[in-house]
Amino acid sequence: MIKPPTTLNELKERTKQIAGLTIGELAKQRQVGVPSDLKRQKGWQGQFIESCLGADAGNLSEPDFSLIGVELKTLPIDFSGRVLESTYISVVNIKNHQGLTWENCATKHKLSHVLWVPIARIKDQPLENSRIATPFLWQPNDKEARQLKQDWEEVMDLVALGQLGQLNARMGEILQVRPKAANSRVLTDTTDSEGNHSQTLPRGFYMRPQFTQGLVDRFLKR
DNA sequence: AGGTGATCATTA
DNA sequence: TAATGATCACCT
Repeated sequence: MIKPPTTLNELKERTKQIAGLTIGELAKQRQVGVPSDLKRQKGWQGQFIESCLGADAGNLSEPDFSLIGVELKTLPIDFSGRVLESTYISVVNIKNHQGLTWENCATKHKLSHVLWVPIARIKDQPLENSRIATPFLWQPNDKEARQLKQDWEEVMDLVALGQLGQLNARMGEILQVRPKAANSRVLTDTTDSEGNHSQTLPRGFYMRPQFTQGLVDRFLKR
């Protein structure tokens, strides 16, 4: 295991060590095997990069690098720099949302400082040929911070009212809400608009690809 | 059961 | 083909 970085500079130095490498090259350095694709191990790549950089938050709802409050997100792109997927951020607290505010929620904490690690891949090519692009740190500017707050509050207002049926993926400029579960039969407890106990599909906050595309364009300057 | 890491696969 | 809805693996 790699020790968690204690300073931002330490983290930056580590990202320089992996920038430009293919997944295969980095895996060889670390002496780990690479799955042929991500069909059955969708999170492998993200967890591999976490282990290489010393992320230590495990599955806690807090930033990956706990000592410096930085969240790590790998970002799948193609070799022309186009973002290929949305980015999962956090669970939507469908229960235990009382007292939850934008200021004290995990979603805001995670997004307050993010290390984006873009990884370029070619569809149907072996995963080991994917190449780590230049990682970059991002913090929301004022406009982005306002929009994130608004997106989050719009969703959580519906949750607080028990209007789960109103939730859909079209809401939100930056963040959207989509299912987050092992499958569509998974249910979590909730309270409906009339105060009755009910169950619903667990949801997560995801960052729209259009937004992360903007970040890539800004920081990688195509 | 419900978090973490996400991508897959079908729909519109 | 972009976007939505569904799904996979691992961890505590």
